Amino acid sequence: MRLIYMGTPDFAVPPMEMLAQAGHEIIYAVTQPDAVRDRGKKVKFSPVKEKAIELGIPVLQPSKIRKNEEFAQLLREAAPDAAIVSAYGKILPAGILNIPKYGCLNIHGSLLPRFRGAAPIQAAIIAGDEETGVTIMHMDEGLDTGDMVAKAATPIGSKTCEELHDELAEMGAKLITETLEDIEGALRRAEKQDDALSTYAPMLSKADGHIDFSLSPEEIERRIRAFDPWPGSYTEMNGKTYKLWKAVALDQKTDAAAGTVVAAGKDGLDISAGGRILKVTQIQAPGKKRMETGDYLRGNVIEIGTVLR
RNA sequence: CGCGGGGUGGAGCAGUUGGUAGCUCGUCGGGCUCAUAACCCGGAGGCCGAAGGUUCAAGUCCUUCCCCCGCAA
Repeated sequence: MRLIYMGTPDFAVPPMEMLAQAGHEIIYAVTQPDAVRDRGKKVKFSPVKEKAIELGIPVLQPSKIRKNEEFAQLLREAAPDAAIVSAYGKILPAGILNIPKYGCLNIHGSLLPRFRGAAPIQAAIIAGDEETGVTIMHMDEGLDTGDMVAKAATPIGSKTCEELHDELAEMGAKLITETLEDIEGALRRAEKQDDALSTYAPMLSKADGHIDFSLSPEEIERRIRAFDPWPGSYTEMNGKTYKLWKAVALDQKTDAAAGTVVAAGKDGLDISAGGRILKVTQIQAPGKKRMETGDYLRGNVIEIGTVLR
């Protein structure tokens, strides 16, 4: 089929690659404009752009798509059968959605209608759900409200966001490729979302990573996993910011104030949280790499009674 | 050229005003012990990120480069 592919981050790379491999003709890869980012303030291409260049696919990077006649015209001239959208970063207006023959299909990282929005993978982990997955939907003008065309699920277990992300990206690639094998049948079987069951997963910010030790150890542990690798769960200790990357919730109760270090040993750092203990096993000091708490304590001292905030 | 921290035995850290490297842990051997992540004794293991330079002498000063990381985006 003749496809337009719209996506930006790593999550959107595997599907584009698999579709290209499956023999589809990707007329354009549409992605967000290059941005200044990273250390050194370098101009970085989006992962989708990098891959598109590698695959020899022409790249479009409109800064806005609403009321952008030039962009719309290019799409019309491409005469696509469908547009595949995955974490593109902008909501598409009706004028664009209607251009492809079969409309636009979106790959979303959750089991819709649960977790519509920008951070579905993280939200599923934080919520403590047993499983999550990917959903292919036939896009409409709303935010992740289109009819559902296909779904695949996977258990969350103790996976981090990064692990789930990579897994779901692959699942999404497979699912969209399969869907396109019989797109007419898939669209015929499309199922409406039950709005009553919908939840929203807002975009994360750096501040979301700040650890609130009044939460239960279990909740904090889930957030640590959800925010790995970004934005990272951090806390302030003795005036410096530390990131916590691995922890386990213990049943053991404590009277110590929330955030107090009650024990520091080779097996971890025990911190009071929500009346019980959160044992931190992997930590990162500023300017340092992630390391096991035991390793960190070999060359650094954390005194019992230190309070994290 | 956005700001900043760092690269030292397997791991984490020290290393003073430059004078041939130290701590904690691990590891190996031995001892003590009912026993132990305990304790005691002993040993192995380091081209101090790379390349130049200054110097009688550099981990420690200067230059260039490589790599890792935090902030900010």
